[in-house]
Amino acid sequence: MALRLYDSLEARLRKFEPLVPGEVGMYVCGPTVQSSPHIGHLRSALAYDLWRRWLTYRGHRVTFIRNVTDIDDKILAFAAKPGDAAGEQWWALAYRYELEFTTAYTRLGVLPPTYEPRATASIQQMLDLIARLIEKGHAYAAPDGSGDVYFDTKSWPAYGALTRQSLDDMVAAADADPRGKRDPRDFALWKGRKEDEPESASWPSPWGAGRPGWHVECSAMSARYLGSAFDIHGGGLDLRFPHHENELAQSTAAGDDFAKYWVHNGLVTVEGQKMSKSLGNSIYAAEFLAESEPVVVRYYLSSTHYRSTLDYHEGALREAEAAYDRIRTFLERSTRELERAGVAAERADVVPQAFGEALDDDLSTPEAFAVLHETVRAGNALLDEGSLETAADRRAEVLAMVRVLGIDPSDPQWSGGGDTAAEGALRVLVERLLTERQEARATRDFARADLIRNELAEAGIALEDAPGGTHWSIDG
RNA sequence: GGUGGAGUGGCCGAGAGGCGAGGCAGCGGCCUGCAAAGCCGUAUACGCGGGUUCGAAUCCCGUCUCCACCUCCA
Repeated sequence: MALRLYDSLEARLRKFEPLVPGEVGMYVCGPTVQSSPHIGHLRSALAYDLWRRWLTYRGHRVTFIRNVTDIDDKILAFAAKPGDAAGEQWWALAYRYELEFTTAYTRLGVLPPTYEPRATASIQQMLDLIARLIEKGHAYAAPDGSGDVYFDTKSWPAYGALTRQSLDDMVAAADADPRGKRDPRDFALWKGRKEDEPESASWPSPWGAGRPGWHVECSAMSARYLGSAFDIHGGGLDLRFPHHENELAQSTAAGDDFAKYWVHNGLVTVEGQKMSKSLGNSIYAAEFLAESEPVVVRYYLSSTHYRSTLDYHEGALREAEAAYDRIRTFLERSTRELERAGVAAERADVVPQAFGEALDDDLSTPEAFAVLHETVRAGNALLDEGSLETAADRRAEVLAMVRVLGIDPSDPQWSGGGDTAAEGALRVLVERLLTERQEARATRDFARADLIRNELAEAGIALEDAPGGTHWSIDG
């Protein structure tokens, strides 16, 4: 079955066919580094990480670009003003938050992009794009001497194509400052420097010193790294308008083919309420990742389809942990039992067909997880009945799936870099107690056996008696 | 006003004309000295009202409710 994805521009599922067979260029709108990352950022980054991993698994060579917007109104607003020597410089502030994003992404197991361009490093490409637009009559410098340059939306009949809106139906923002615009819906490509903005936040241009508008950044950077035509453009649903609409208008008006497919991920709500910077109800990445193991967070964020709204509610992570533990427990158990029986556990690294079909169908992770859990159940049943060879097949499938999804419990990514000396000492002590308990059980002294089990439980060590011996685990 | 989306069992969450996805929680059973883990079984679920059809959660008409976007947003 062919891989299909939902294209927001055409508003339908489309068969995925890369411009160049075997090669995929993917551009994702990264964060504006003006505040700390929250769950929404994690969810978005994870959605494209999964797309990228799946496209790669299906044999494509993916060039994955995710930008960092490191200059914008709010970054300047939150940073030191000229003359404020003690304040934090805008570039320091932007970089500080960029590091927070990188940390959060890394902890979640989001693979680093092929390249992560910062907006401020592509100013020349933006100026070139703006010049082309002026030349073609789709942009103009404001006549008010502000140094602003605007995109002329009325000059581009296709404006509104991405969100299927007609210019006339758009409600002009009540607080919109018309400045030097011909039409309130025109948007800034270049913003002339204002008195209270630091000089370090402006670049020379034919229209005066200033800085780029937000939308032009992505048009310039995607073309710079992926070419004027590339395969997939992704970003949060909230970016569809105006950001992506404007990107599309700019790039196509300048003569670029731009993205072949547009992909948008759903947003995260908290207890049914929209989460946003302005409402201040955000759950930040750092606290969220501290609430549970990062791999469980990843499982949780992956388990809803990427285009659906993900409503976070109290207890959701606990449920995710219980579900994920089924998978983790099966992998540990099967590894242990196959090893003990001397059955070779290694098998080809191939996912079940149904799993592949699920992900081929617009990255249907919910269905993929269903296949994963069904395979776990089948594997457990086979272990129960002693069919170890077929159980080993199921185990290999589970491993393959879990690897594609980036939630392999045995991946060093998730192990907290434990203290091996302490672990060794603990093992000696626990095993001594287990031997003692085994002796008690052999003489049917169950009171003593249970006492040992309870004491270990109090220390956070759980026991499982299996035919081949007793297995212990920490916090199990 | 315009554009798009959603209402599914106690909870989460898929599916999109006919075999009740999957997970969490619950209940019953098997296994176990007892547990744990695991397995098996267990639900007359599709906002409401009509209609089409042999058959509708799925299609059509109407209706209610909720959400998002319409120049800060992942």
